[in-house]
Amino acid sequence: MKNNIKVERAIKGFTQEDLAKKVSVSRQTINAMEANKYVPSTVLALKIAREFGKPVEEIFLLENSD
Amino acid sequence: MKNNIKVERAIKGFTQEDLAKKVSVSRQTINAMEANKYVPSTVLALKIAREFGKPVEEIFLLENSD
DNA sequence: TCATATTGTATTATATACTTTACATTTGTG
DNA sequence: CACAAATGTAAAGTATATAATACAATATGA
Repeated sequence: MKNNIKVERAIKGFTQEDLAKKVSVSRQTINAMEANKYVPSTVLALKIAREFGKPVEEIFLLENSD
Repeated sequence: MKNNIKVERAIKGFTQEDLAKKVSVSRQTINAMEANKYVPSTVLALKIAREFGKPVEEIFLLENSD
């Protein structure tokens, strides 16, 4: 799975820590997601999508390998 | 987090096992999700939403406690 | 009613999401 | 350049998603 968190975060002008606080996780969690180190839970995906004002499907994208 | 998997599954006429195979997880995973025993990964949420032809946000709903 | 499909539930085990702490590297700004 | 902010990264620990197996309960259909 891919994600556009870094891009969306740049659009909003948030730092990793800003976003982390908004969605109540650690900054490392945001950083690791951007680095595709792991797949977030659905709760976290919903919160992030909500922060960016976009549907989950526009931020998190399935790949063939999924 | 709540989800409407059971309802959507009934609309489509899928058994738990049908859906499990379509999204490549065990039947127990579907059963446990319907029983709110745990929150799925975003990959699984995307696959389930895709099977039901609806956005993730219509099937998985954040609650105040999230 | 009998047989079968479907669902609920429990247990054990494994993989991985996420936290905390800490430090190094990069980037932006005076 | 110097300083601070932002980002990258790593290790150790905890919580939880998911699998596999098994069996009980419930529905469904002949």
